[in-house]
Amino acid sequence: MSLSQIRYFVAVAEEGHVGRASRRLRVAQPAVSRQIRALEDELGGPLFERTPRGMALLPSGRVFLGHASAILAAVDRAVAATRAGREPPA
Amino acid sequence: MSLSQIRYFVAVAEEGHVGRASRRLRVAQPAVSRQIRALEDELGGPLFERTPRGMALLPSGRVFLGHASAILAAVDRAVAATRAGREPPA
DNA sequence: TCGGTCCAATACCGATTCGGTCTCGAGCTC
DNA sequence: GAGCTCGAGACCGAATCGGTATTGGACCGA
Repeated sequence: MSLSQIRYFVAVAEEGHVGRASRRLRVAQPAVSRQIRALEDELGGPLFERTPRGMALLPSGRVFLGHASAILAAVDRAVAATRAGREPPA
Repeated sequence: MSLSQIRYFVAVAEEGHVGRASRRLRVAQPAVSRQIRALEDELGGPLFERTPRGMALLPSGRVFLGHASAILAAVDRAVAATRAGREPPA
């Protein structure tokens, strides 16, 4: 599992489409598709239901989404706090 | 920044030595050294003081360590919670 | 029912990243 | 000064990642 995979997952969950998420992320669609699949493999099962209209979150996907957002927020805080200790905010 | 870098950082911080951490992580010493350096570059400055005896945490390193541990714990919780929704614990 | 349209998934390939081995340079100890 | 310990750099092969091109399935309108 990587932070990129988590970011991709959150984008897909929010957009509801791999293609739309890939545009937001400025990455090609197959790259996002692959990482989502790898994430699902690592977690032992699907997080989305594939529909002709896009990707719908499954219950396990909803569970993971909450944690994923928390992780990304924690990373942002970690960077900001560490940098702040070195470069006092103005 | 990657989760591996965060794991490497925590190991080095706990062990106080790149070499010791690399043995615990089962990877070669230069690999850990490189990732720590890349992490420091990304965060805009050093996290450790290099001493002849090993690596000593700088103040910014101490700040980051707290966040890093929290991130890794959050990842573990995310995996456990997502898996738990699929395979009820016995 | 047949084209057109979306959608994600796959095949294939080149580029980037990552880790391993070997080696060096600095600093301490006796 | 010899030997030891430590992290860092050079170099190389392996694995990962992303991009392009393409496929296959499902829906829609004519």
